[in-house]
Amino acid sequence: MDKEIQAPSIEYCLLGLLGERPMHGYELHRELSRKTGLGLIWTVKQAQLYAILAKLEAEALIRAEVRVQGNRPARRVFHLSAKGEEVFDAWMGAVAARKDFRLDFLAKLYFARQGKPEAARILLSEQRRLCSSWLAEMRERGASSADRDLDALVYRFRIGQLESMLAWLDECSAYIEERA
Amino acid sequence: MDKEIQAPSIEYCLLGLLGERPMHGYELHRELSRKTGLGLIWTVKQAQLYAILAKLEAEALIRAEVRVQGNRPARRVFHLSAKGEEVFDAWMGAVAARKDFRLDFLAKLYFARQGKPEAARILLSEQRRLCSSWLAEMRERGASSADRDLDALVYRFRIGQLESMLAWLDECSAYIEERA
DNA sequence: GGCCGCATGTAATCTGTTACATGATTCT
DNA sequence: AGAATCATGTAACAGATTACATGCGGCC
Repeated sequence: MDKEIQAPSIEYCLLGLLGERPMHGYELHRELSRKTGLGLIWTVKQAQLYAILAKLEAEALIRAEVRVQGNRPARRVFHLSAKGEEVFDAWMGAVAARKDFRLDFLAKLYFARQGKPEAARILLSEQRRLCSSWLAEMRERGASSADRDLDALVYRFRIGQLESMLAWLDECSAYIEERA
Repeated sequence: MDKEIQAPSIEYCLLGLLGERPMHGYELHRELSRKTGLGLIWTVKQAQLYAILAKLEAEALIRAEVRVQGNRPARRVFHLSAKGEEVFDAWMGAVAARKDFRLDFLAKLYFARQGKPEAARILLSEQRRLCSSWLAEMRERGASSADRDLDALVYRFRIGQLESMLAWLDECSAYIEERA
């Protein structure tokens, strides 16, 4: 059976990067180690990266083309396969789950911004609705906890984070409209 | 060599709970599964809990007292040892690191609130200073990234979260002063 | 001479998750 | 009759981290 990728978005980020242009492992690692762009969002340890690449290759989402070069070790340049592109597109189309939403959404925004603004717009509005519903839920739960309790304080922490998230999503909208 | 506990605060939470009163594994798990108090902050899977308890026992931070009861399986009631109390106090006195600060700080606040307000006050003011310095750093980095860039947007996300965190810390101060 | 960059990985270890085993009792 | 609660864990697997191996070329 074909064990598909689950929660973590790092796999999808790699697919997305390879969708831009084929790269070899070392290059991908360098890309994600920079303190700008995707590297600001995600980082991968070298050992983990090679493990993930092997997995993606086994799942036929990427395929390697060995490019020998004189004295240095040969490069394994990875290309996104048709199946890989499908999987990536499916991920892009789905809203980020609550759990590590931040990374997931940020990564999606990174890729959406380069594509057509329409995709980014849909992504944003759906994410916004989701955040609002989380906020409503937290408010409800917070209200039902005693006012002087620590519980209430915990909920207010989360509420604050969600509120600032929503404000930020509006900034994102402004950003994509501006450059549309 | 004596491999001490590292980053994760769940171990310390267990020590803290056992500092309140001795409990057996099942009881601890139930305590952390409730949707109030510490359970709102931390959750542990059963299997993990027993593994951690075994580790803490091996490190002599807690010790088990077997209490046989008629037909049911015997309970292993854990007590905090003097060494365990020391370790817990050291954790309480240290400021939460950037990584999973949220859980760490929330947990500390939970325990501090039951002790003398002085401890809570110190904890809060130090945490506040730390947050401020993170914020300053993010603002600086955000400013140096191009204005229309996605990088700037990423920084603004973090800045927003930190601002709301600081506002929340003030709420916490009000809370502990009110009940002091 | 020694360290850094290039480029690939493997091996050992640690942490966490899922699922199961046991076996009596009480709830539906 | 079947499920949930009590109470302990074990075993198998998945994921990530750390450290190391290889080997050449260029920089200080």
